[in-house]
Amino acid sequence: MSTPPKSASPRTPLNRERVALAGVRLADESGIDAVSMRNLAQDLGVVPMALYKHVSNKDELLDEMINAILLEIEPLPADFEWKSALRHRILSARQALLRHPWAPHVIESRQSASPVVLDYMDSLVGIFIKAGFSLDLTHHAMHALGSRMWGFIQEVFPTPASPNDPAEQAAMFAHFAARYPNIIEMATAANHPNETRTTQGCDDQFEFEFALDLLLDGFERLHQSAWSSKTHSRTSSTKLESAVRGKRN
Amino acid sequence: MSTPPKSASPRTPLNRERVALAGVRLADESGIDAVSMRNLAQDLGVVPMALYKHVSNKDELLDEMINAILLEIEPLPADFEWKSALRHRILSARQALLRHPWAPHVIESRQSASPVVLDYMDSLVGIFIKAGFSLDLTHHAMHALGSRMWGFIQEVFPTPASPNDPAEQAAMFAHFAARYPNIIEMATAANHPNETRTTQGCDDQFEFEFALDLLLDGFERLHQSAWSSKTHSRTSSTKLESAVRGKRN
DNA sequence: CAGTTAGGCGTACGCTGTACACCTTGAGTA
DNA sequence: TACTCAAGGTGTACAGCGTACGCCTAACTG
Repeated sequence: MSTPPKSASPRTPLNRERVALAGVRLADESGIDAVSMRNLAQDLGVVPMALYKHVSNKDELLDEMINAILLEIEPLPADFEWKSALRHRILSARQALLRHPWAPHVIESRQSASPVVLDYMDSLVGIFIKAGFSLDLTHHAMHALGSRMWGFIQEVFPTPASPNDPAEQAAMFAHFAARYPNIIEMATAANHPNETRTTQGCDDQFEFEFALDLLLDGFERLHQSAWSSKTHSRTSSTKLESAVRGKRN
Repeated sequence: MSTPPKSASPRTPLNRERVALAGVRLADESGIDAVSMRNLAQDLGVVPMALYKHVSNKDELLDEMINAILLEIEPLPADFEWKSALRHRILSARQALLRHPWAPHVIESRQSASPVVLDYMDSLVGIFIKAGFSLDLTHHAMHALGSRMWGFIQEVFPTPASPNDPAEQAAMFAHFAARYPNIIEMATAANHPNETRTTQGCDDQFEFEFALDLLLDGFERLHQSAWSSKTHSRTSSTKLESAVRGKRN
């Protein structure tokens, strides 16, 4: 009994990973705004400054939180054809991020890639290269994917809050129809009629896969036509069109 | 001399617009982090709380700042063919946002669309509809554009800072080549050799137009084949492929 | 002239990240 | 066994943030 733990919970010391996981849990439960050094420390039963022994600042905490959730992405399937492999991997990333709605915004605010991030990107690049894509096309394809490689698209189609009062709502709808006729026409067709919302009623998963497939099909077409940015002027506004038309005609 | 201004600058009173424009200028000059109510007030020669007589909180200030710069987007050309019109308008939006590097991040953090935002989106929707696109396809196309309709793509290809010391740099390069062989292969091909940066040396404008044209061409193809999400299962993983193959075969 | 109001001022509160100094504890070693 | 050292938790303090609330003053209006 010289140096055994005295209390029932001998306070297993913190470490980087436990801090990060606690951050993820806190963000999942209470939103990313609740993730302050003070709140997180309290959750861990520790004083705020104790966290700084494990992460050097809050940015590093957020980096580690992102790392933690990216590890949830399924490993690369070995034998798929390139398009299926990309699809599978990206949709798996999407599933991981959907479990943590705060993640997209945090990912976009990071300013340098962590090793885990680079691992993932390297695997995507590898899929293209293994399929015989030119390094040139691979490079542009990765850029074209952009944040979609993480399985999310920025929802830049937000909805103005609609009032509760039916009369007000009708007035608002009328005003909308007058000022934004095209949006209203599109929205009322896409959802059931008399619905002013534009995002509600959309199948986010479908929209994501729609755009992803559009891009993947485009990559495939360019790959098959041996497209290269070097053989097409960078100033021509029809560089892609000519490549594609050349294939079709 | 009953009520003429006494001093040379009789302090023209603030208003919403002047506050917003000052915010834009401050963000342009000193970065978005410098835009605090206190800093902005000082710039305007006024006490912080004075701003709250013109915007009800900081979020509203940011909304107005976004509105201000969106008004810089060129008006819609009248007689263009749809693809040119979209291209022109989106690239014009891009030019406007490039003048304000802080804008993309702020736009994405907004949670409801302002009238100016809706005006712009309505004009894009109008271009599709006028070209005979189905409301269904128009809807999906708008989602597929996502933040690209504003002329920016989230740069999710950040670069770990490279050390100054050449020896360290070489070691880092070696480590990279071992862990991220595909990225290194792609990067060294895309830029001039011995360059570890991946973003540097990229032509951002080219990357943007590449992806934009890829999407526009995809829209065109689907439109010409009279594609509709209603005629294709939402669960099929090959819904787009079949549509496109149907056209080609 | 009286009253109202728009707009700028001052103070104060609770929150944030984090620098810095201190203290405790347990392991390693002479 | 005694000494040292480092890892890790503590406490205090500071500057900066958004903003609630009350006050004051000048201009317009009935």
